[in-house]
Amino acid sequence: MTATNGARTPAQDTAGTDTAGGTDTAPGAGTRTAGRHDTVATVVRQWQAVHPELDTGPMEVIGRINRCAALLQQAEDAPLRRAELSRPEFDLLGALRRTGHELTPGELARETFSSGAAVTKRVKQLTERGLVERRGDTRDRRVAHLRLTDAGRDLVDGILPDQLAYETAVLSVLTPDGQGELAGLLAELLSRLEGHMGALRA
Amino acid sequence: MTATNGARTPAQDTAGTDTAGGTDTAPGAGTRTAGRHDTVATVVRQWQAVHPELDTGPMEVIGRINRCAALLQQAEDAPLRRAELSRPEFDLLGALRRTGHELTPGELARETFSSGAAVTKRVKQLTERGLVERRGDTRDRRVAHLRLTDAGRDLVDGILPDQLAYETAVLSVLTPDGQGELAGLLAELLSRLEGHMGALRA
DNA sequence: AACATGTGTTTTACTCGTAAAATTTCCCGG
DNA sequence: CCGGGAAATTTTACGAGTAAAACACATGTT
Repeated sequence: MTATNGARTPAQDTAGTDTAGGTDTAPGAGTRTAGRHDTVATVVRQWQAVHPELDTGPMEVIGRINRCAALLQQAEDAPLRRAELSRPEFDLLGALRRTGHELTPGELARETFSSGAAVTKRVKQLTERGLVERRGDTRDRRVAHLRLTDAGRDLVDGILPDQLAYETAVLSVLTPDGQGELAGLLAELLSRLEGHMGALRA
Repeated sequence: MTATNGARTPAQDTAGTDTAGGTDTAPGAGTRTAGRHDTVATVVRQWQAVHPELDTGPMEVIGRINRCAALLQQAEDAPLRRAELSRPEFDLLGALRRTGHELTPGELARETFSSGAAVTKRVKQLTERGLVERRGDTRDRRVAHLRLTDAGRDLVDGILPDQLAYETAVLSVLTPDGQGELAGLLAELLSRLEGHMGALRA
């Protein structure tokens, strides 16, 4: 995190030339690798200069995750924009496609990690665009069942390969081994976070 | 768009989390680690069932980065909320604190990876709260120089240790070695992304 | 000096997400 | 059968970010 700097949205960076000098050996833990500098390393160095007593180790991980996410999202959005879809919209359609069956708004919210209200709005728009259809439950009239229309399915199926190709291209800056290691470490972090997350409330 | 790494069949590269076959984990002989599954593994499995011909490798990395970022942000926000600060606000204050000198709105926008308009709004609010001060440039009357007030500096310095402690706790689900490896891989990815990013425009 | 052009910042109009309240419907005990 | 909850979803009010236009000022040119 960090408030350090962060990683927010639009990064049309010019990546100024940033002079960075030193090695980015991490505190706390063995760092491996690569001589290159990223913006997070610079930020961490700045913080260390101001507060040398603090362990900035977590920033090296969390700051980078956030920054990567921001940069990647921007990249990922490119293929979607061609279809006039936002990422959250595509996530919604994707959830319907990949599960293969109808979903209720509530399930859709859980599946896409968004609020129910957000789902309501998105479904409304996607329905108007003819990509999603709704059907009321016969037993319980509170719930609705949502499914893709043929057009919706075709749209998802058309976009997905582009999306994956784009992601593949972006990730090709890492070796396949590197990608595998990274995926593995993130899986471990994620699975534990998803498990223990409720426990932390500071 | 070269699929340089395209030949990655989802076999064993993520250390056991992505077994496409059974619904249950088959951790057993993993080289490292935890057989747990994360939500991303489930999603990838669903996609593979629907589109077996696609290489879902990139999802394992990018999906997890995004999901981790989302979870971590939620966690990270906890210490900030106590100070009634949003993450982007803290990023702005942090940028002023860590650079040590005044910044113009434009520099601040670049530093925090946000739009100029967003910076304008945040500065306005933070100024009203007495955390930031502005001063006009004497030479060029278009530009403003922004700096932290004493209260602003104290606030940042008060929050930062909590923030780092919180992050440390969250990351403690990984071993120090794991954290180091992860930081290294992300640094490599990030540095290359930040370098080559401009080149990709699909 | 006057103008065209460019740069730094703010404003405007609009979209999207959220939290909290409202709505509709179900279910259960009495 | 009736009322009190609880559950699923939608509505409302609002905050925050964005893109594009508007401003304000500076600078180079002729």
